[in-house]
Amino acid sequence: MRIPHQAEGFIPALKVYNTLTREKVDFEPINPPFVGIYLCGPTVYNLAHIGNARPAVFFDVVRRYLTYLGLKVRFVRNITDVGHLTGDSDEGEDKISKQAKLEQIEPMEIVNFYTQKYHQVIDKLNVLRPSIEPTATGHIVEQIELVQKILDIGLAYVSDGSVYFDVNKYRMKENYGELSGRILEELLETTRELEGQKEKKNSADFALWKKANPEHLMRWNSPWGEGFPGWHLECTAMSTKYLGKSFDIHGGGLDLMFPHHECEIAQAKAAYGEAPVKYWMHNNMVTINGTKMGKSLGNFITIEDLFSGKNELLERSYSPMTVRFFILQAHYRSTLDFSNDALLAAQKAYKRLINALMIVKKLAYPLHPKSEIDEQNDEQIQGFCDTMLKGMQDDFNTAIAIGQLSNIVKKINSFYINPETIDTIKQGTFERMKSLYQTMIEDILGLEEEKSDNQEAFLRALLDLYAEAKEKKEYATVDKIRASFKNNNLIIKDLKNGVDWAYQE
RNA sequence: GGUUUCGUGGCCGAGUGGUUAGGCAGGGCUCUGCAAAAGCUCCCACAGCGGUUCGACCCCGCUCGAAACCUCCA
Repeated sequence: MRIPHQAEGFIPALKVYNTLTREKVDFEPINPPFVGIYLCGPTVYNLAHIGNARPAVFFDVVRRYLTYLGLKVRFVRNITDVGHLTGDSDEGEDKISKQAKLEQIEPMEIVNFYTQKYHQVIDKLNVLRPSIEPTATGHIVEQIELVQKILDIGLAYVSDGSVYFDVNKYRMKENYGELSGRILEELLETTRELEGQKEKKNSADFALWKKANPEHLMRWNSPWGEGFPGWHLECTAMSTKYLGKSFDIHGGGLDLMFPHHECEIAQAKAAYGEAPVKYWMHNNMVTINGTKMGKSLGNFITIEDLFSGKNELLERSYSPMTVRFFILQAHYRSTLDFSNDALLAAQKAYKRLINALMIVKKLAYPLHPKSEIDEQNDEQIQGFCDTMLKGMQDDFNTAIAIGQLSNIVKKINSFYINPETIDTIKQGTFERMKSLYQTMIEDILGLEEEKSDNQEAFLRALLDLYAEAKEKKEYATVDKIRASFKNNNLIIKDLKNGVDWAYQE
C-alpha cells in the first residue's frame, strides 16, 4: 500500500510484521480496497486495565491509518461474555459465572455492567467503536454449528458431554504450532494436570464444547447436552461470519498467541481447510517496574484508576489523551514499562503537541511571499514529513511518527513567533507540513485537544476582578467585564454578600 | 527445564553497518516588570568479552543480566 497524493519524497510500501512468518512483509489486502480486521476484545467480567488499553488504542491507529491510505476497513472487535476458563483452582468454571456468584447477580448483569464500563473508558481514549462488536453469547448457534462441522470432518470427538479438538489427528495434515513455534512433543511433556484431562485422548487437545456442571450458570442446549462453548471457539465463529473464511489482519496481545490464536488457526483450518488470517499482529505487554501486569498478579491498574489517580501505584491522575499518547510513544512490539515519571513526561509532550496544533491551524502562508527561500530549512521540513510517513509505513511505527511531529513542533513555534519567516519555505512545503501535522495527530494517532473543564475557575477570577474594580470605582473596567460576560450569554449578579454569575435567561 | 524476546544516556523510548531520533529532567543563552511559554544551545549512550569488516551500537559467537510464553490473561 502506498501513501495517497504524496508527490514529494519517496515513501516505501506499507510493511507489517507478521507473527506467523516472523518477518516484515508488504501489506497487500486480499480484496482491495476492502480490509478486514479482527481484534480480540475484552472479557467482560472485570474492569479494563492498562493492558487492555494498549491493543485497543494501537489497533485503532492501524484502522485509522489504513483508512487514511484510502482502504475500506471493516473492524470487528468481540466482547467475550462467556467461556474462558478461570485460573488453576477453579476447575473449569466459567469466569463470568464465577463473578456472578460472587456478586450474587445474573451473569448477564455482570456482562452488561462491565461492557458499559469498558465502552466508557475506551471511548474516553478516543478509540473508534468497531464496525461490528459481536458477543459470544449472541453467537451460540454459529459456535454449535462450527463444532458440529469439525466433528463431521473427523477432527474432534465427543467425550462425556464435551467435545474436544483432536490435535494429534489434525497434526497429521497440518502444522499445529505454526504460529507460536511450539513443538507438540514439548507441550506434552510440560502440560500440567488440569481438570478434564482424563476425558481427553491427548493432553494437548482443547475443548470446543464443554459440558456444564449442575451449578454452572451459563448453559445452552446442544447436540451433546447442556454446556457452553470452548475457550477459542467464539473468535473463529465470529470472524468467519463477519470477515469470511480468510481475512486480512487478526490482532491481539502477545499472550494470546498461544494457545488462543494457535487454536483459532487449527479450528479454522479443520473446518474450512484454509488459513483464516493473512497477517497476524501481536502487541507486546505492558509492564510495571519491569514485571508483567496481570489480573492474577494483583499489580494491575485499571484505566479508570489512571484517569482518577486512585491507585496506590499512582502518584497522580493522568488524562485519557496522556494515556493514549503514552501508549503510542512506544512501538507496539516493544514492551511498554509503566511509571509515573514516564506518564508525566508523556503528558508534557502531549500538551506541547496540542499547543502546536492549535497554533498551526491559525498559521497561513502569505498571499504575496517576498522572502528568499531557505532551501535548507525547506528540505528539513520535507524530511520530517517523509520520515514520519516512512515510520508509519514501516510496521506502524508510531514512535517515529511522534518523534518527527516533535521536530515539526519546533518549526511551527518558530513560524508562530516570526510569522514573517513563513515564506522562507515554499508554499507547498508549508501546506504539506500544516495538513500532515493535523492529519497525523487528529485523524491517525487520534489525539485530540482536551479542553480544560475549569471554566468555573476562570469565571471566578473574572468576578474577583469585577468586584475589585467596583470597589475602586473603576467603572470602565466594571462595564468591560460585564459586557464580556454578556457576550457569552452570561450575566453578573450583584448580591448583598458578593457577586455571582448565571446563564442569561 | 523448553521456546522466544530483550539489555541504548538521570528517566522513558526510536533507530541504523560509516550521517541529529524524539520526549522528560538538568546547564547556558535570547526574549522578559516578575514569571511562564517559545527559540537557540550544551551535557549525558548504545551490558561485558571476542570475531567478521576499511569501519559495528547495529552482523556472528560466548558470558552476564532481565522479561514473556509453555496455564485463564491484552
